[in-house]
Amino acid sequence: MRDEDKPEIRKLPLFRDMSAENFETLMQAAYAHTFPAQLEMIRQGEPADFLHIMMEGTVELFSGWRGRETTMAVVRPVSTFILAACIKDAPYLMSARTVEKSRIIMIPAKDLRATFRLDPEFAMSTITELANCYRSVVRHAKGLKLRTSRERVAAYICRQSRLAGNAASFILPIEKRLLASYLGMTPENFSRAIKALQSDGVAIDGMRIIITDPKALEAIAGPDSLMDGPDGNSEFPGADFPEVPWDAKQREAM
Amino acid sequence: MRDEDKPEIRKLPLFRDMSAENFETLMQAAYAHTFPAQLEMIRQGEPADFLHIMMEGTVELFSGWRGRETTMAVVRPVSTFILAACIKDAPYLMSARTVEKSRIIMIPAKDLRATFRLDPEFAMSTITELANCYRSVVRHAKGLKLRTSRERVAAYICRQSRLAGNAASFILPIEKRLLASYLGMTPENFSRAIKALQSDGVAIDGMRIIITDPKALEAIAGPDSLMDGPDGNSEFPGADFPEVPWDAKQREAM
DNA sequence: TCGCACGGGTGACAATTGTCAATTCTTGTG
DNA sequence: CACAAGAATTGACAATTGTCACCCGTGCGA
Repeated sequence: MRDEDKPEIRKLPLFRDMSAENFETLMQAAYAHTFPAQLEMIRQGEPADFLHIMMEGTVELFSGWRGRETTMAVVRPVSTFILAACIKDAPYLMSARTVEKSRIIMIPAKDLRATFRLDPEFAMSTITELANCYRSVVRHAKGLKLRTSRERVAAYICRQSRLAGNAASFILPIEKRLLASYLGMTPENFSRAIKALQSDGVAIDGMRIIITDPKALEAIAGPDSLMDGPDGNSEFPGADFPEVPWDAKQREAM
Repeated sequence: MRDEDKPEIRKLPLFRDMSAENFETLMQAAYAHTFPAQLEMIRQGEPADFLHIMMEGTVELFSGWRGRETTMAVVRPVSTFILAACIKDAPYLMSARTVEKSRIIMIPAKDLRATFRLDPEFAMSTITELANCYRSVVRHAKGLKLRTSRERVAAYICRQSRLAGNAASFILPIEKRLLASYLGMTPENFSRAIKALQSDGVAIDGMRIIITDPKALEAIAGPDSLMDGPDGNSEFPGADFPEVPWDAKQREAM
């Protein structure tokens, strides 16, 4: 792996507080790999051998069952994924494929497990990270069970707008079909849901969303900190189920 | 709290490996409380001050939004819940109410947080516990997104049967309306789903489920270790017979 | 003992969501 | 630049799921 990656990784909440020595050891054991687009790099059910760190690109976490498939999360740099499976030394519950060419750093799970046994600070960070992940999925599940598809779309738009600094307009960070799947609906239904929201303060132009009437939108979305975050003291939504983050690409697009 | 509770608690994976001394200290800080049935003991959004340990009774974890409500889990003894919220010192994401009269032991969250800072074994147990919780909710979310309501009911019946030692017959551990809500459907829909399964190897008599044709049932349920567990190396005592909790892990944390 | 509240079941109907097919739009590539 | 492949949209239709109204039966308390 590149030396210039280390400071980036070190900034992650998971690695921020551990000793410099242990961090170095972990980094020694790690190696980087660049995957082309559309490659299924992790297959659900296989043993979890590596903690993955996204450095560049985009990865989709998804699950399949009987020919059906659903997007569980989309991961953007810089963040980690599949921490829980590594800890448990258990099979992956989700598959992962690159959406675009991606550079990923992989830390052997056994080194990971050895490290939080000997570095209490790292153990603490891991606890916090897992608690964040857990709460993140609980939020997702709440959304699926308590909101209709139209409300989920509205709430997603509210969240993204907030992440963009309460912007009245932003660019969807990923393909609509992925977003639809993540939100638990078909692409067709997603398309119709957005169209239906045009009478409630949302306009859409290609990948750009424009909020024309925030009040009306919120009346539909009913944004709720217990479902939409943010979580009090976390400035990071957690590794395994991130909201698609605001990134540089979007800033340029404004 | 009663002295005879301690050995029970000590058997939990979360408390099994910590030092006797630290365990005692935690227990000193704890106190027990008995709640009557139908009492909302935790309200979502409030600060998480206590880790709860179920000693006797039944508690429902649920979430509400805009007048709608959904059951997220049902907790049976002996187990803990709302670990994640305590760790993060963040608001509860779920509410809790007693289904029946329940005796619950409460450990102040600050004592908890102090303890895994000074007991590495406890920190390790917490990590494992959180990873289990996380994977449990991910499974739940996968079920909601990948299976139809009928399939969820069928899969639930398969799981319970397995937990009961592959019994051909078992008693539903909780009211059907709670089960329906947990599985993400209305009571009416649940009732119809079970009825529809009668042509696929399931008979029902009041609260008793009888599997008349396991093959046919599995053809519908498509049981999958990545959604229905068990998790590879878990030796959790969730397999004890008649009063099987309906979801062995899931309950932890919030 | 009588109600009566409540869980549970059922039918009719409505709303939501998914499926299929056709078309347009976008994007990447030769 | 043109073309091909795949994403997005749309309409018609089907399946699933929810809602409402009503019924039955049980269990608990006045």
